[in-house]
Amino acid sequence: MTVWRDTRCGDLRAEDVGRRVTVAGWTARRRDHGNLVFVDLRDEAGVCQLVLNPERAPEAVEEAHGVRNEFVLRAEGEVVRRAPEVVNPGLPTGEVEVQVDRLEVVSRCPPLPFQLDEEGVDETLRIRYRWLDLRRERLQRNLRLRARMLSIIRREMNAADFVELETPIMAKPTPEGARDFLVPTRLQPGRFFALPQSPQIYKQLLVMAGFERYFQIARCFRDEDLRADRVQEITQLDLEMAFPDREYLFALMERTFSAVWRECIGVELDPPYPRLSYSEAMRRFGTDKPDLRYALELQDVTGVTRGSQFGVFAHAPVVRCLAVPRELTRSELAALETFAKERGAGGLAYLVTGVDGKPRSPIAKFLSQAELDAVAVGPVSTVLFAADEEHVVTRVLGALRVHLAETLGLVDESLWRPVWIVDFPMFDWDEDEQAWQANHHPFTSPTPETEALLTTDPGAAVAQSYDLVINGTELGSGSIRIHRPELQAQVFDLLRISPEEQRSRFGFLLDALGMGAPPHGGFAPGMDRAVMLLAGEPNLRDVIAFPKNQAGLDPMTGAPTDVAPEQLAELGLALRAGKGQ
RNA sequence: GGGGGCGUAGUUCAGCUGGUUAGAACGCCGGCCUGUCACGCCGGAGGUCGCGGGUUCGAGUCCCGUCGCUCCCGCCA
Repeated sequence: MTVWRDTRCGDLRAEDVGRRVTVAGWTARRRDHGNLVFVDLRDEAGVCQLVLNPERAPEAVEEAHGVRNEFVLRAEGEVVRRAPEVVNPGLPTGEVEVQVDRLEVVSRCPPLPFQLDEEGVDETLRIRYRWLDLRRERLQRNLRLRARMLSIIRREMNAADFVELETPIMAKPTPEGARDFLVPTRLQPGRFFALPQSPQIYKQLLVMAGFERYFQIARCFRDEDLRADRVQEITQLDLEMAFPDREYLFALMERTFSAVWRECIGVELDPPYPRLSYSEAMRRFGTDKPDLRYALELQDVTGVTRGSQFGVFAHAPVVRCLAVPRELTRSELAALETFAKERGAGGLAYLVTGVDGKPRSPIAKFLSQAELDAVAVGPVSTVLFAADEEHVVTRVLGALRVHLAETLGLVDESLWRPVWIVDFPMFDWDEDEQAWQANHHPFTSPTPETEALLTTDPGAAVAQSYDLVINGTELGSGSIRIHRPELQAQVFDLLRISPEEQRSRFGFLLDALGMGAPPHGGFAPGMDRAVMLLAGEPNLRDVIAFPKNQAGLDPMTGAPTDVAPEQLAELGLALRAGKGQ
């Protein structure tokens, strides 16, 4: 292979017996018996056992006594078959071992700051020594899975005649939406680029430019707070095409993700994926990213409770409930009420039915037989009620549904349930701003049937946008875009972007739309989340090579750091008076 | 911006209602060991109990403050 080795440790098999080999790798473990020494040597292919015998190679044994974990070694010797009683069936290379004649310590390593075979090590420490952490089998597997996924995606995109093009990392700030990362520049002191939150407008322009099918594995940046499943710097498959329709895009994505799931983890996702309208998803599951691996569904009882003796039910605009097949305890119910209140509920009414079949509830005496019948779900159950404005009821019960499924063990972890969410509203009403906001983004086209509603009833206009959801995780979203400048301007108007602002911020887009823009649309699935799902990792940072921590800092490099005043001055910037003020 | 949890040896943790010299496992160092594979056995070193203040005869333990990490809510067109 190279001057360093002719064989990889992890590739050794019974058919190599008798070969003379030179291997090189890291010391995964050393077992020193005083005379005999065993070394588990690890390389990218796996682990094999080196045997150092003083009768065969006294000098190599001397050298081996000084070897410690993570030393890099190079060993020359003979592949021999292990005696039947010392075969290690837990190792792919376990039938053989290398009888070493010559051992060379290539690199040394001090005692490690943490042990590589130990789980639960403090994450700051792991990230600070990321080059060690990444030697763990699990992280190696995750990142190799990531690489395989990206290569499958590139293959599928190329097969569908999509052209891979790059768009600027230094782009134009977009004041609405997520916060931008800003980049000052010496050539234009006091002015800023922004890192792109997505290549959205660039990709539309590329399609207008005649690259009818574009894609990119794109980095996107948002200066927002982090979570276990949210980081500031993400990778997405960004794609856009001319003359699209929804069915073509769905089929393309289904083909791509089915290939990814099949080739990465051997799972068939069976296209076509089912579809749910946004309103149905919200009504039945209380979320626009429903996890369909379990059956729990919300039930609307507003009609039944309209004339209820229970005042909260009678007066609430919407009453819905969620029935779980378990008799929850008093303390469980108290915890659920706290959970509901944290999400805006006034309280959490409930109805518990035990094995005796009799419903028990603090509010039972207020409920009529008709009301009880309406929510009857058979013996041994707990029905949880939320009564409030529709969006509160939806949010609370949607969150409860996920929470209960997890805590009650209702989730079948072996299932994969992709679903398209379609027919999103064009706009959401922002109470604080007293204005319409784009549900997806301002470049999304309304359906032809509802376009006229933009002038009469914007809230009822339906967008040609769609999300791909798998097991309750939003994997990506896309839409058919607006390709007529007057419609784009109309949407900007609705979003209260003045004509002057439209010119200054999006003038180039409106110009391009006016110069022969084809109908176009696209999609953008998140790659980090896809790997997270494939690898079964709850934490995004474990599928990213060099992640930052929850505070947005990199414990390894210390970034972001202070910079010298001269460097700032060159950019037309000044140091803040008091650090941290 | 808000809430929860955590912070004790290099690492992961234990430390009951405050009470002698703060423990365990792994790791590390030394010794013994020719078939181990989480090798074994014997011995040893290693601690600002995150930091600051307070209560107390006495604080890892109680109180106040602060810093850090993490999970969640808000936020993420």
